[in-house]
Order: sequence, then structure tokens, then C-alpha cells
Amino acid sequence: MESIEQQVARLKRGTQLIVPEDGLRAKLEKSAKTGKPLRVKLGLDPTAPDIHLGFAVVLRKLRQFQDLGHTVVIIIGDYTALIGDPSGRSATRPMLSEAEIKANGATYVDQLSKILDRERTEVRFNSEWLGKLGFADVVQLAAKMTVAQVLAREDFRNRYETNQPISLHELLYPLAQAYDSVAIEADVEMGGQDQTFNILAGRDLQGVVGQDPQIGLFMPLLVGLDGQKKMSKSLGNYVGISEPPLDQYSKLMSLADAQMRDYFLLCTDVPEPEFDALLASVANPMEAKHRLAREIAAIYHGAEAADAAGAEWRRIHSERQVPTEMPDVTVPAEEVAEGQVPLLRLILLANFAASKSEARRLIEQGGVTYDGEKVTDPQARVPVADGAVLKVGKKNYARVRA
RNA sequence: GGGCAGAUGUCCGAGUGGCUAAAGGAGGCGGUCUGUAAAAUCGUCGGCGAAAGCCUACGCAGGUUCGAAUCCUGCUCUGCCCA
Repeated sequence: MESIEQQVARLKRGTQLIVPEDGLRAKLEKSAKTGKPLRVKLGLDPTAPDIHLGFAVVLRKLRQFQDLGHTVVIIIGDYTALIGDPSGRSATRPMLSEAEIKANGATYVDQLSKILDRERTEVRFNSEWLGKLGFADVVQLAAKMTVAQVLAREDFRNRYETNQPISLHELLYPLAQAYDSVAIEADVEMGGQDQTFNILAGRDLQGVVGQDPQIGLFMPLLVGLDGQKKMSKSLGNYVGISEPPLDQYSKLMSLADAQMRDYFLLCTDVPEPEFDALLASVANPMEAKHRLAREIAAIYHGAEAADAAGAEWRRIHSERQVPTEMPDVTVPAEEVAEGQVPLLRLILLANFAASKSEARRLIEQGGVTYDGEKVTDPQARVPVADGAVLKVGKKNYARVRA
């Protein structure tokens, strides 16, 4: 068993902030003394799950707690989702039905278990306790927080100052989350830095009701592949943990050099001195990036698959060869005339363009290669030859199947 | 409850009767360059069409006009001020 000192050091890796600073040690000592595992909380929205490296940063930290014998409590925010956003202008944000939420919850657990240890994971839905609160209970809870406190929170303040609408119920969200901590008697709550306010609210509320307040453990938000914004699915700057190894590898190779250190720190287990030395010593940053891509692909797919992805990547990019594997496109018989098909059609069939206009543009701009030949005539018809390779842009390949 | 302001393409944001598929920026996509990336640079970004052109689009619904993102009416939503 590691000493408390070592445990603290391990758990601190990559963290952005721990509140209070010495709280982690105190909690660990208490747990060691009583033999009672810590309850480490993470709250999630029951929206369609999609776990990417940014989210994995937090999950991996939870896993570290589990490896030290502690319990992770995942809270699916089904109740808050049921309330939904009633004033949502666009009809495109339908409230999730109870069945959908349950289904999403199940998928979540499934995906989470790629990183977490199921044996030490407790999954709870917050309707379990929030659904029992009456209006009077809610009002009493709300009395524990002031408007100024809530508005001091950065995102609300920004929205308020820029005249963005804030609905009243949004102000209640931190309260609901805080109550979750009370309900499950959390010792530690994890979150990204955007969760600061909510997590501290939980601390306060626990104090009010006489519980030992949770400590907040904040992980930095992982910046996405664009090097600008936090990694998220909607921004398209993400690497999913379930993606095939080559996709992960390729995406990571297109990471900005300056971001490599953060990714090593937050997404791999490579010791800090080691990657710092690597980053300092390597003449060509690409070599360090290969290491990074390999480490990460190996976490999710195993060392062998990661090496294969690396070899394939070098083949495609360094040697500019056609990838060994690519999706097939089959041209329906009725589209073939005299053994040929319009190239435009082919691009659409392969799903490399959303419209004919876009496909035409791609051809005119020299982005399309068929069977090794660059084609720039948008009217071109090409032979439907089994095994011919269609290349659109830098990364899109498909093999024609006759 | 009263008054005022606003709603434009992926986002931000110009545009106050024809020259507007709509300036500019961000972002995306393609080309060149390269060590992957970035940067730089050139091009491009509603749909259909070989093209001419046609269709759809400036919150929603009507109206005025030869012609409307631009004017009028009603509605919806948002912000601000007053109560």
C-alpha cells in the first residue's frame, strides 16, 4: 500500500485545483483510519453519451481513486433533465422522456466501464431524492443561497452582462447539484473547472446540514484538437475513446505541438519527468507526437493495435501511400452506363460531400483523385472498376466495388 | 401592467426599397508549402443545373409596391428602463 503521501502525489497529478488545498490528505487519512472508502462523486447529464479524451481526463482520475479502494458514485441527472428547459425557443430541444433517460443512463454505464472499475462504481439517478422534494423544500434550499452569489459565477455574469437570457430555473441548477452531494454524502466531488461553482455550493450545503463537507477536485478542461476551445463533440475537435485506433492516432498526430504536454499529462500515464525530457530532447516534435498518439491509442485498444495504427499512419502520411483499409462504395447497377459513372455521383455515394454543389467544388479545386489520377473536370465520368480508389481531400478514401 | 430597443447565413456582424445569395470577421472545406500540426498563401463556402438560369433564404403570418432583409399591420421570442 502506498503511503498517504504517495497517494496524494498520485491523485494530484494534472489537477487544476483542490478545495480546500489540504482537504484531500485529510480525507485520505480519515479513510485509512476508519477503513471506510471515500465516496467520490461525479454528476452527469443523461444526454446522449459520447466519451472523448476530455471527459476521460476526469474518468481516469476517478479510476485512480478506485484503484486506491474508494467508491465512485456516478449521478445521472435525470431529474434535472426532466425539468428540461421549458422556455427553449427552438422546438429542437425536446424534453427527454423517462424511457430515453433510462436508456441513455444504461449506455453511459456501459461506456464508463471502459475506464472505471464497475465493482467500485455506484450509479444513482437524482430523481431518487430530488423527486421527493416539495415546493417548500425547494424554497428552503433556495434560501441558502443569494442572487449575488449565483450571479458572481462567471458564466451567468457573462450572460447577464451581454444581455443574454437567463431563465430562473437555471439559477436553481447549482442548488440541485449541491443537494445531490448531501443525498449521497459525497467526500469528494470531481469536475472540470467549469463546475467550480456547483461543487463549492455542494460543500456549503453539506456544511449547513452538518455533514463533513466534500472536497472539490478540479481537472483542467482539455483543449480540443483545434487548440482553441475545450474538447467537445459539438465542436468536432474531439477524439472519442471508442474510435478505431487509426482514427485516434491520426487525430492526435494533427494536434498542435504546443498542446502535447497537456495531453501527456492528462491523457496518459507517462511520468512527468519522462515526457518533459522527451519534449525537451527530441529534435522533431513529430517524434514526440508519435509517442503520445501511441500511448493514448494503447490505453483504449492495447499496445498491439496502437503499434499497427502507428505503422499505418506512417505508411499513409510519411510515405503517401494508399491506406490498407478503407470503406467500400458500391455503385448501384442502374447508375452505371457503359461501365462508367459520373464522378460527382461517386463522391456522393461515398458520402464525401453533402450536395452535388459541394462535390463539384471539391473536383474543381483539385481535391479529388480517382485511381491515382487527379480529376478536375466536374463533368467527368469514370470507369467503375473493382478496387479503384477514390480519394477526396486529404483524408477521405474509398474503394469502389463493382 | 407601461415605455423603448432588437430578431440577418455555422457563429459574430454590416446592410433601411432595385446594383443583395446578402459587406467584413471568425470558422469550415480544397490546393500549395511542410516534420504531423501550426503559420503563410491562393481559392472556395444555400440547393438544383453542363450552362443560361431557376428555386429557397434575412424570427412567424399577412399587406403595400413593377420590385422588400429593407416600408406597414398583427403575432412570437429576447433585452433594457419604469411599476
